[in-house]
Amino acid sequence: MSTTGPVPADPTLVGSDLAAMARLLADGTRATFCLALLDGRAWTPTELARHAGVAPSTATEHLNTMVAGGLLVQERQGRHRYVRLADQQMAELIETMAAAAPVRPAPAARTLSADSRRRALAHARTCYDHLAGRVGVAIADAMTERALVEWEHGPRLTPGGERWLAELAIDVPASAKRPALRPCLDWTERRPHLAGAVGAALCGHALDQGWIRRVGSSRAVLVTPAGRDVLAARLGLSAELLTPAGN
Amino acid sequence: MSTTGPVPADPTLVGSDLAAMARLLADGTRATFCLALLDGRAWTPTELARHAGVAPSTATEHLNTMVAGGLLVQERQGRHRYVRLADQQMAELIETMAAAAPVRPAPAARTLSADSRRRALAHARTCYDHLAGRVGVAIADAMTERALVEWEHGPRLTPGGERWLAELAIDVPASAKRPALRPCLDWTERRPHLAGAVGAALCGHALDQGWIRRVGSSRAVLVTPAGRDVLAARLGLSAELLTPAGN
DNA sequence: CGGACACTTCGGCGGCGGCCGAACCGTGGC
DNA sequence: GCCACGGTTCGGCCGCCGCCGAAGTGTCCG
Repeated sequence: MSTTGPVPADPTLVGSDLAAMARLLADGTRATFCLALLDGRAWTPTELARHAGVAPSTATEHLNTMVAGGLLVQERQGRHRYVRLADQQMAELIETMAAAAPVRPAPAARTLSADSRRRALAHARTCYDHLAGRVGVAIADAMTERALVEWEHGPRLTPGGERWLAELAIDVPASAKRPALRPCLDWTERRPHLAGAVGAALCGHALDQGWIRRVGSSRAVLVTPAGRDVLAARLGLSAELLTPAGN
Repeated sequence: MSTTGPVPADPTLVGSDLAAMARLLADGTRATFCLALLDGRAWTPTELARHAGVAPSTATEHLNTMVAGGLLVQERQGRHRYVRLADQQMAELIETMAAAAPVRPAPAARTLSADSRRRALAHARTCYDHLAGRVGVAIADAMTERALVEWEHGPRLTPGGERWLAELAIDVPASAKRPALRPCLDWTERRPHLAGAVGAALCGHALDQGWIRRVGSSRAVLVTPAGRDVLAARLGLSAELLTPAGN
């Protein structure tokens, strides 16, 4: 069996290695980049600089550090550079860190537009490749309540859940590498929503079918009338919950 | 249902919050403390200072920071102070970070005793409250091979696994909060071992029954002759694998 | 009540690293 | 070929923070 194979190099992780990784997130500007990148899309240095309120040169330096540290990967196209999170593992790292961060009272948005953006994100957004926010958590809750998913003995889809997905024509690619179902702690709701292959398939299908739509270039999404119908019919979610003004 | 309850405070996590948490791990000395504390036991400032090679006053300052940040909790007894990781979530955070840290070639232990300590830890150790190291990974492998645990559709114990535990008189307390079975990436083997309630029960039982024994005050453990018999009979692990000199 | 001991507080030092603006480099458009 | 623009490099400034040793506090023990 595999454990009797060649003895591994036996690398001993030391504090400084761990610290070097943590340092990549231990700066306000870099952390702001990470939270923005959690939507799984690629951003340019200029976008990130503006988003975080720093000079482009500063953003460049941070991005170099983060790429060198393995947190991000980059792709160059002409005079543009695109960066995104290196992989799912790094996204999970950031999520885990965010979940562990103490809740502090919201810093009372200073401008009207910042406030509306904040509300839009809290309502519904993508988190890497799945759904988050009030809507994401409500979907997870409803699916749990209807026994479509099961958490107690390891997160998994129930037979009913598989039928449910099939009825909606949602295809979940099986992968040995990626877990089918994974709870992901929502950092606005502080409760889990659906991640893993199922969460990704659900979100992708919803975008394809026009059940949800991205708002501008942010990771906020809106539930369309068509989406409201589907979610009401299939999960019993109220129209009120699915409307951003609804709080 | 619960999501229609009172609207949460809607705290928006900002970069600086995330950074503040990450900063707790972003220092070589603090990270060294964390790795030591991963065994789940309580340490004193003096022990940690010596372990990390810094002055006691320095350790005190770090520990104050870490406690204030919610990473550690402390308990005072007379003139002693004991610190340990605040909870399972913080332990997972550290493990996730350690797993994401790039593998660097082992820094070639400088002293003989450091080398033997390193070897002992790589062989078998506790990781928070479960087993890690070559032995921990081998147990996870063997249990997977014998279909006692199942990972593909969400980690869980199979019916055969439940019988197996019952035969060994290992009782796994059911908890809604803690997952029964969780893979925990081993940072010397870079492969998963068993965590969660099952991993903890197994490790606790093994210590109770004298199948394994702590080595001195470190988190390294030794498999006793009794333990070797049990692991050979129940999982088919070779005596060679269970002996520390064996590499 | 004196001394040993665990721990803490404080002042001061030194280095690291985040920030910016200015100059520079390549690409693509006109 | 020129210009606009995204991105990068570099030098220099400043603040933060990790470190120590010395002095102080509290606890336990004889």
